[in-house]
Amino acid sequence: MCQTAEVDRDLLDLPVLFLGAARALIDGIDAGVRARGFTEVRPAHGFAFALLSHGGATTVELAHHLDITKQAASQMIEDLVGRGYVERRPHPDDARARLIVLTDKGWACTRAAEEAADEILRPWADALGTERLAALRADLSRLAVPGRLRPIW
Amino acid sequence: MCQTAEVDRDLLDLPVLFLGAARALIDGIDAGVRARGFTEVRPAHGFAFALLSHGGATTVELAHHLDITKQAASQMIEDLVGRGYVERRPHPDDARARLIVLTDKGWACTRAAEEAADEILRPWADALGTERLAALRADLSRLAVPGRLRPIW
DNA sequence: TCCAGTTGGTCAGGCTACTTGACTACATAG
DNA sequence: CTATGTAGTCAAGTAGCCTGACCAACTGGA
Repeated sequence: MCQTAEVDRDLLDLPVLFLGAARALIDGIDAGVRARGFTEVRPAHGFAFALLSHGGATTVELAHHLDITKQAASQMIEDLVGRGYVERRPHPDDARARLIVLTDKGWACTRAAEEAADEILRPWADALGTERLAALRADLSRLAVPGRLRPIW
Repeated sequence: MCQTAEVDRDLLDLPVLFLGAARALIDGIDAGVRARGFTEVRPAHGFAFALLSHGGATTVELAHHLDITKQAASQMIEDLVGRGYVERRPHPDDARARLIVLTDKGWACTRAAEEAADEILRPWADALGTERLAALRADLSRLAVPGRLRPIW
């Protein structure tokens, strides 16, 4: 069976469309989070919170999740500790490691982000119809996209 | 008529999926471009080339396209001129402005990026089916995403 | 035709989120 | 007990962006 000889020319703007969609969502959520009073957090912090909301994580786990060095992750954590969004606890299994967990403020910020995401996505659902948006999500998740998050360039 | 009360919980990972898809495409294209011998260019340059490939542009037009300041655009152009990807020409209509155009090397790099994009998208087309991928593209383009490109954060 | 305000571009300096490299403390395998 | 590996921090450097100041050229109105 012969594979597709060439990808349809129209598809070449997919990178732009994906980047635009990602930016629209992330910027919108960021704006919503700021509007809810959390003016010190960047979008990257949101992706960090998403990891930490599942029982906490270590510095290196966060670094891996965000695809940055452990030093950079350590700096981000230091910053977030200073602003009261997370705290360092001794790790139950490893005296070298520390378990980074969300504080109440961190949880509040995470909930604000979810509300904001909901707000941004509603017009998308209205524009496309819920079933098409769900289909889009299903297709995306089938593309086996790597789970690591990182700024684009 | 009552709008959707709440967005489906599953949809909340759309930001991650979009960002992942954008990253997968952009990283893949970047790797393909490097593999073809253009090791000095960043993904942002690709988006610059995409604009310049339509008859050239001025510094401020490029700045607007990339959503950066004109100073940053000027620095990028200076860098690309030094590496031989673009050149500055006097602007036909405005003595203040300069028309930035691709050199032969710039065009070669642009073609390499298109080949790389094709290469990356083919497995996607195979995984989803061409009609489904085309539908996905159509949906995305209906979302009226802003045309300005920029790093994510 | 002149002048005021606008616009295209550069120069200079600064900021910030990252990087690499070196190091300590603790863990784990032999 | 020792050798190697891993979690985290400290220190210094860097790349790509920013703001502010400036000059030259365009534009519109009196």
